Amino acid sequence: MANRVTLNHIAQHVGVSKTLVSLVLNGKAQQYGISKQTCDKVLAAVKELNYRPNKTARSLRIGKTETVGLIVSDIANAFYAQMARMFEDLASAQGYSVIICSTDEEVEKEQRLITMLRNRQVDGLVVSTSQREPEWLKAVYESGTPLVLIDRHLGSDTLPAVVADNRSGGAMLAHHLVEQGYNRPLVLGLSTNHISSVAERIDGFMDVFKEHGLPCAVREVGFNTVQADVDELLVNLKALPFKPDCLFAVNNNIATAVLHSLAASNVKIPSDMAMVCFDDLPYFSFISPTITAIEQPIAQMCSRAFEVLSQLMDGESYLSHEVIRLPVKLNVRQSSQNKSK
Amino acid sequence: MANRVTLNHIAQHVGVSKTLVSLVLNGKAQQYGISKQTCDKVLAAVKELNYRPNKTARSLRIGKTETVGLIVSDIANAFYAQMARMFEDLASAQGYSVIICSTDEEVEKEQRLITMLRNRQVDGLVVSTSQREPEWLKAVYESGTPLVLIDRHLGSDTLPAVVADNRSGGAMLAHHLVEQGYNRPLVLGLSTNHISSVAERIDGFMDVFKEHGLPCAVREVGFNTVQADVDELLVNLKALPFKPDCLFAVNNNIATAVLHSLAASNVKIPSDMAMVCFDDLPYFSFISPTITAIEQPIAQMCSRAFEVLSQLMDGESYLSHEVIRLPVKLNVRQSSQNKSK
DNA sequence: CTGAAAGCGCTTACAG
DNA sequence: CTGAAAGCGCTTACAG
Repeated sequence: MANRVTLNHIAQHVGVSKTLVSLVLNGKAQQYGISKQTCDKVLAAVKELNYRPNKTARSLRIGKTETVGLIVSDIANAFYAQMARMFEDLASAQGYSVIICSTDEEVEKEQRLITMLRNRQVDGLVVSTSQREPEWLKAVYESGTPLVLIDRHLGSDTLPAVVADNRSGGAMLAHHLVEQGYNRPLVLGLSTNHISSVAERIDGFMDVFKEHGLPCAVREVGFNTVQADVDELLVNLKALPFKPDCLFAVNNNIATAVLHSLAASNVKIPSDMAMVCFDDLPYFSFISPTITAIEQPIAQMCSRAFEVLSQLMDGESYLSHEVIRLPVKLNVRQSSQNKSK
Repeated sequence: MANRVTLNHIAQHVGVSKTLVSLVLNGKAQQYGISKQTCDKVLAAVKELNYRPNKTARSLRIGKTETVGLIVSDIANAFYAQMARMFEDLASAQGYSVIICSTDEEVEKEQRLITMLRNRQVDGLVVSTSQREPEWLKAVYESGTPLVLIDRHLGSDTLPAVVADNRSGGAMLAHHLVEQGYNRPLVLGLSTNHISSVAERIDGFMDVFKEHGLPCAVREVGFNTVQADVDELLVNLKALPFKPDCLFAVNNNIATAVLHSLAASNVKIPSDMAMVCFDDLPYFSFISPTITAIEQPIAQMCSRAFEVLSQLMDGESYLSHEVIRLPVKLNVRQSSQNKSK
């Protein structure tokens, strides 16, 4: 209904075969030595009849849809929204469209979405997985679907993966806090703490405090109940036996919830409680106090991931299954100022 | 390569025709009175051979791709990221995937993307258009492609459109400022000020000040140079003949840039300069000062838009071409506190 | 209850 | 230089 004009119509209109029309439209006129004149007639008809090629038919024939899938936990999250934008630009520059899907950290949903995208014959998949084990995705990969993990990996020697150096980021924050004189951190992690990114941030962070012989507490907040869980944790802070002097929010959602919660209960940052987090947001740099944060190399993560995906889609086998880790950046700001001051 | 098992394989494996297999797989077994036994054998083979239907082939045959396109200026913008997420949920509940495209407010890019999506045979299109004139999109609509505008309209009696009541929002902010004793507002709009949403926000805002006989200045910032333009405007604020006592940022990007800029130049809100904006962001409610903002009904906009799109996709003609305007909410906060205080 | 056949709109050997 | 034919993997009248 939306597209009534087909190759056949334009072939008949010009009085040639659809082979010819197809050749011309795909820029193979030169190669097949089709006369300039014929080309022009075809092109004129295309314009006149307002012909638009049916990509579904083309896809079926050539076995490629020029579509890639991007799977994240939530496209509304600032980190993934940025990632989506950068990924879109990279993909569209190569003629690919991208279908974005949100999993809400649900493994079943993720698997359902991946299966759906494969049925749609996407040429490749970039996924920020919520799965713990590599098996399911490995089966997908080994059955021939180009696949690269982003943001989160499932161990070396399993699947191609491009992530931020989360462990180092966690460690950088911890070193900084120790330097500033803080010694009783509370880590606010996610209930989905098996996720490599979160786990590594926390590990890197805690290891540093351990090295210094300092205690370190960890609490978890639920993916769908971030604000409520953070509120509850922070309200009861003073009642805790362990009295933290600084907070580490493991991602931007938790950081925002923490700021919200501390503001509501009138806790002063950093004098009452210091705070640092993973993921940098624009507003961190100008609110009072400004917030110390780790900035992730989103652009590089996207380009490396797309690079690997392209290789895979070109049929090249990807041998090195070492996880690609990209360096992060520590932005020191007021929220973690020297404790004595 | 990714999908070697076809209907034919499983038909042969079971020893039936592919018609039968197709019927079973599409839940038409009952309808065609196919025996339970046959069904089971088919289903068993599907499982055993790990068959996944090729949706591209299906789409070509049935003339529907079960895909919709969502076109916005920038998916990384918090407003559109939220919209995308809500839209994804609505669409996927009905079996649709969504392809998201960013236009950067470029009309040519928008048109290119829409043509591309139509060639991909998307079943429908939701677009936050950057175009000034309805003609081009109207041609798309009238050629039979289900299309609904969102966030921005192109006039009544042109195309189905679902927008926020931007004019009222602008007026609400202005009334509030006037009540609080402010009388020399500076509006920070976009260079793409023909966009209905921005234009209406500004009109609604200015009309109120006009009614009160108060002056009102407007400056424009470029879509791709928001921070730089805002910085320049605000740095020279004191040099201006017109000395504003309050700022109206017409969207969330500009608001964030304004806050950044004011913080950098140590301007106190609201004592030195009050500020209000369109679009509410989570951090507005807890930074100091909290920021007065208009909250858009994103969820309702998405559901109304998807509702209309569904009607269109079902082939029902959509008669009323009145723009659907949804009410916005004013969240009064500290950034626009009574001037005398 | 089940199957043979046509056809969706393309692309691509193959033949001349 | 150009065309007839096959086929991508489905769905759907049509026939029995």
